[in-house]
Amino acid sequence: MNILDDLKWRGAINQETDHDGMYELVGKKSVGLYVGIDPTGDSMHIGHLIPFMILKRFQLAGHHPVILIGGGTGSIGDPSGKKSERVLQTMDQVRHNVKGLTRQAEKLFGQDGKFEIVNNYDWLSQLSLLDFLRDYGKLFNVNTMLNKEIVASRLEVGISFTEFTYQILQGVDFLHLYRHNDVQVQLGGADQWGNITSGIDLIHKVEGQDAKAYGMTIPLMLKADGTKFGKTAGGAVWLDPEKTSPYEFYQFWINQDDKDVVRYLKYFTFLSREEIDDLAKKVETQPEKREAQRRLAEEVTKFVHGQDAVDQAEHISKALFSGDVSQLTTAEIEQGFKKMPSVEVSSEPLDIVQWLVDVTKFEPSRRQAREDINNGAIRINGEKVQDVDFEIDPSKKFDGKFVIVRRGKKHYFLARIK
RNA sequence: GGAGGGGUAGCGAAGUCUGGCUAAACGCGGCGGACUGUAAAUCCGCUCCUUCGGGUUCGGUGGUUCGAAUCCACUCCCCUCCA
Repeated sequence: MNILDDLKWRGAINQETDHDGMYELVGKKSVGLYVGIDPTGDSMHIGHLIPFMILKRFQLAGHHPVILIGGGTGSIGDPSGKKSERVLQTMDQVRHNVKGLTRQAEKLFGQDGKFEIVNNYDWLSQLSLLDFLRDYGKLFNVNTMLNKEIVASRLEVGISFTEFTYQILQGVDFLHLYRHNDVQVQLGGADQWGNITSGIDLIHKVEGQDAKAYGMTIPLMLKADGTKFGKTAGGAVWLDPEKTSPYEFYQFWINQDDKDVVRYLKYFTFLSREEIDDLAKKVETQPEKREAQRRLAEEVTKFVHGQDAVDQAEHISKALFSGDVSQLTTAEIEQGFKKMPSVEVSSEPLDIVQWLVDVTKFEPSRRQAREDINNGAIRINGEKVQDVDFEIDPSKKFDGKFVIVRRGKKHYFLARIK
């Protein structure tokens, strides 16, 4: 099967510059493809995963991916999807971010064959202003540039010359990779269409109309309720385990809505069509089992963090949602409670109300603390406590290192013992 | 500068004329519980503090009164209109 057929089935294709041309090309030989990301942060989040999943599929199909990290363009700022001019980052910041992103990209693409990571700073920084204007500026028509949606939408509020020029730089990137890295296809998010076509136009002008260069964009990912994908109450879901622990990452996926989960399975996993159809059927017939969500969480967590992380996330999930936290290891507690409120307290045994209100501040007032205890809402280290005079002795569990408080079904608090 | 309207609990909003029955209706949000699929919807309870005696609240200060969110004076802030 041609990979484009598979991608179509997975709902991964938005626009293509030349469907038939690309179909033929990827069907008959191994092709170089690239996706660019700008180093606006030192870690990718799951939004970045969207084009990378596609790139990865090409890699698995025997093509070779090139990941372009925009150390050069990132110092300029892509106007796409932005309502106003960006604040420039310092070069130090850009370098720091490039390093972080490179490490992550290596992890995702490292195991399955040929791939490259390039930084456009390497060639863009060598370009003198006069070379730039003579070699490339001449080939870009300002009228065409103004008509690109990303620029047109900014004309009212204003756009600097710097950001206006961005599309030329991205075009130069594509040409550079076409010439030096054997790249013929650029992939990107739906907002990258204008930048991608800039590159193809440039290649055609420089290399001739017959030059085989193609572009493809990926649909904007939205949730079934129309809101943005990938945002949680705690902000973005990062690939960096320090920013979003593998447990939280796993939880993000397992919590997806029935209405979205099949779409995500197609998109974010490498499961076969048969397996996905089967899971889709289960969403219909046995939604309460949430097998699809479980599988999604497992697959994506495995892809990003590895099988060990999946096992740990599952173990932590089981403990936290059953309420039986007693067999968690210290490391698992650290991970599972990363985003939960925590405080450092002394090891002194104390009555529960005082401890919850005065020492840990987990409860705002004695009144509230008593109410919750009487309602049976409070668990200490997994055990329900309904006695208002209960004494908390931190030395009893977890080697005296932690006291885990749970209020209601899913509010956990962690007290670290000094 | 002139004329009006307003500031009440996390938010919105009643209560003010006709002072006490008002720790202050109601809605939202938040929290707990039931149900459930770590879902949605629904239902129930709680939602100023408390040593459970009581204490402190209605922009601020002072006053009238046995008693003030409610009446009076001054003051600060916000909004609308006119100049």
